[in-house]
Amino acid sequence: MPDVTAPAARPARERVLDAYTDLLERRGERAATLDAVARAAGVSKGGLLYHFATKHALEAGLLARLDTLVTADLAAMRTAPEGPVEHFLRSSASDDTPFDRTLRAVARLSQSSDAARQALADVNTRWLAQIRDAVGDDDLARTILLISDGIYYGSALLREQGDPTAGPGAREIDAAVRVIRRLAGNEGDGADGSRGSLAARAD
Amino acid sequence: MPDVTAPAARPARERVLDAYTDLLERRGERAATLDAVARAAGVSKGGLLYHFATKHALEAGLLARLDTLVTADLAAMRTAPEGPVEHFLRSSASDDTPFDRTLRAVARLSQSSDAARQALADVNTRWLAQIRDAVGDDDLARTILLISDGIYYGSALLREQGDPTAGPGAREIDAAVRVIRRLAGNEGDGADGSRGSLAARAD
DNA sequence: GTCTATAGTAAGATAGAC
DNA sequence: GTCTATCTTACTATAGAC
Repeated sequence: MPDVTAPAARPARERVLDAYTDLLERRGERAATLDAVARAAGVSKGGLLYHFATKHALEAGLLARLDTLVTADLAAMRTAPEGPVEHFLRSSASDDTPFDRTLRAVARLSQSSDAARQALADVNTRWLAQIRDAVGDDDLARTILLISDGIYYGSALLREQGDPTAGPGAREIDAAVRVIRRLAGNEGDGADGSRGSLAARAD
Repeated sequence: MPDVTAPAARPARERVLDAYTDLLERRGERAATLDAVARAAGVSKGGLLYHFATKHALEAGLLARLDTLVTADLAAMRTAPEGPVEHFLRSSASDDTPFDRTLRAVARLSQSSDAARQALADVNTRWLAQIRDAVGDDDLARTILLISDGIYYGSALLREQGDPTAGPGAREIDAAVRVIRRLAGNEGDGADGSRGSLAARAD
């Protein structure tokens, strides 16, 4: 059975994916060479290539990990105490969960990989469905997703290597949350959209 | 005087920047090698290196071009007939102006270049200032910028090589414009950032 | 399961002809 | 201003020892 008590014994295969994620996120696709990944993971190039025979296999390994993590994230969103929408927006700029780190890594990969692009599109589809369920309004759900993308890509792309203050931060997110609350409050007039009761976290 | 009648005679230096932009946008940073850029621009590697002595100089050339184009874009925004905000959002996903193409190229570069990241941050700062002027509300201005980033990075990063229908499209943008109009309709009272009727509906 | 050594290729950059 | 070599380094991947 797996040893849950010794996190230091993290298997080499996992350490390789961790290192690949970290390099992609912090230094970009070009820097994430087999050599650099192996060094960062504390294995040799040959050792890395035992677990992932080609660079393409390494990428596929990362996408598989993303798929696992997104499923867990959707479940967390559904049960968040602050409501799914605010949870979703605030977690868009979080930088220390494995899920967010993996997502940023895959976003960087997506610039030259169709498979990575497709994986991101799938994540977005799953998010949209769940937010639409939460707010009961398609326009608003799509807009919330765009805001999240703005926060997310901003924090993914504008972030300086060591400086977490660059890119969108608490200030932007607070602004967006306030704006969406205004909308939630503005919904009762049955304007032109097609929803009914918009309960983002409402009552 | 410059020859305005012969666009075919576009100087090699410009063709190199065009080709670099195109490769970055369509195939990513890793594909934009000196060799590939030279080939796409119709010059030899030596020819390219006459105009840009190093790869870093090529990148700097692209950032300088972006700076010129953003200034022109801000001016166009100010005088847009549909108003600056809607103009801004709709142009976030446009894909055929030199400005948008350059911006997407620089976004891809920003994954491994501090200078490119800084250039994008500067563009955002200039946009924010102008939108804040237009809507007179800091929260709303920042939110609009995030929506735009969502549209923009989505169209930049999720777009398939040859398929312009992937990523955010007219549907998302229309949704966002409708949502912002709801807000605008709700704006008539008290015009600073901290008052009552728009506030937090939540508790 | 992990290592060292190395083959083969492609990258950024230089030198010098035209 | 643009070209054709060519140098050097770094990348992906393979082979075979331990």
